[in-house]
Amino acid sequence: MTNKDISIVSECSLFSGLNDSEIKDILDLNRYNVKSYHKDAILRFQGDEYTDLMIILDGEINAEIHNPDGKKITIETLKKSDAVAAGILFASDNTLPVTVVANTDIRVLLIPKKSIISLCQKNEKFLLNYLKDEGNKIIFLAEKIRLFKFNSINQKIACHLLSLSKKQGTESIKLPYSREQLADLFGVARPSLSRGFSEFYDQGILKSEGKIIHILDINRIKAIISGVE
Amino acid sequence: MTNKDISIVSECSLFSGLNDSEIKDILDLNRYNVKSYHKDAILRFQGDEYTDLMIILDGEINAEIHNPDGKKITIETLKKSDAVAAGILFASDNTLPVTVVANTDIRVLLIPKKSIISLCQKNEKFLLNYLKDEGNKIIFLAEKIRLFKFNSINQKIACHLLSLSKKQGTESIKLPYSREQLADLFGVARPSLSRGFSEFYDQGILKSEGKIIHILDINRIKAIISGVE
DNA sequence: TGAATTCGGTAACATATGTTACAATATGCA
DNA sequence: TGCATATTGTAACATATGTTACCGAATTCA
Repeated sequence: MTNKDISIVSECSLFSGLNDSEIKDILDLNRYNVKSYHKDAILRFQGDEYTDLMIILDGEINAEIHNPDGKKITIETLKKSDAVAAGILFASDNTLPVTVVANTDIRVLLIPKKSIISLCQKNEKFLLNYLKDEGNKIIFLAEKIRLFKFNSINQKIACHLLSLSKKQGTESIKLPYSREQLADLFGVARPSLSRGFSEFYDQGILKSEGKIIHILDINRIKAIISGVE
Repeated sequence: MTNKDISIVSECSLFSGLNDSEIKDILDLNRYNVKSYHKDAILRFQGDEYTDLMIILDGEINAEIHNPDGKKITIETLKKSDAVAAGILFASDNTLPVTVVANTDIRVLLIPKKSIISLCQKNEKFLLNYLKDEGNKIIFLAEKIRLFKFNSINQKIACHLLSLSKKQGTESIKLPYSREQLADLFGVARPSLSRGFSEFYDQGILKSEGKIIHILDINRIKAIISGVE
């Protein structure tokens, strides 16, 4: 395990509060594994048993729910230093509820469940981090359900753009996802998403310029989110 | 805390593996509170800070997601011995993602977060139970998302009846929920649910007889679930 | 640079579900 | 028991979203 990898792991929320040498000691004491996969590889299928905690060292992965006839929704995108499905490791039935797909070429660290359990027992910080991480995931999923059930496509677009605008600190936003990825993330059909954007263009709320989306009327964006129109 | 209450708590998954006297000791050492509410009382609003772990001593509660215009979906129904929103206690932002409503007159035990943390630190079994519980909740919510996005109303009905039929060990099922409750649980409109049932009656798949639903053709129920028709 | 491939917009149409309103039962209460 | 209330079924209609297919633009790659 290189120092660079150690420092990637130290950025993982599960290890927050632990310094690099503590992490090095922990990893040295426990068995671990590093694996690489190419873009589009399926790392784990929904239904697979999840036996080793996976932490992303490099690249990006998607957690997706697939249905038998090929439709999918992306539950979340995880990147360098993120832990994958940490909660599942301790569930009664540790079978993955999602399919894990490589978005790019990736490298992951695998730590066996046993090591994680002993780590929990030996290191209180790690343990509290773990509990926090699971709690956060629960809230994330509950929000996801709210979004899926209560928001129209246009509200999802508005919501997404507003949060990106805040994050990027500008009303001229660079969209980090393609339309297709965004449709999967929203759990809607791509043409339906396109229709939504077009309506916003027509109404003068948004303007598209290459890869950039300009918010022309942020108040109407906010109004749409709160369901006023 | 009466012995009866202790034995209710001992049925709670978080305390599994601990015997009654251990639980008594734990509770004696820590501060706790017992509160009663009437049917339909709102115990906590979505957005409220969640500071004390709530365990149901008697009665039944719903965890619901509400939207501004009065629509709601029931995420889950919890009953005697269940812990409420255990995961949220440790999340970064311990704000409830659901509204907690009393389905019946209820009595709940409240244990402050601090006590839970120290309990986690002192009692390894409790801790692993806690991790397991959170993991299970994550899987539960992921399944919920799958159900919401990928199953038609009729598939939801078929799914629900099949699982009840297994649980009750008969193909003449007593529905534990009213149609309205069921609609909330499925996150659909009540007339839409009724329409679904009617279609099944018309097709000779189900027969309704008072409070009982008879499954007349379980193979077609299974076929509907797997999307064959 | 040019060909191949992917991506995105659009339109016509299909469909599932929501909405509203009302009538028929069932249920609970006085 | 009978009245008031809640529950359920039903029908007509509205609407959001999905589906399919096609075309043009952008991107990639040789």
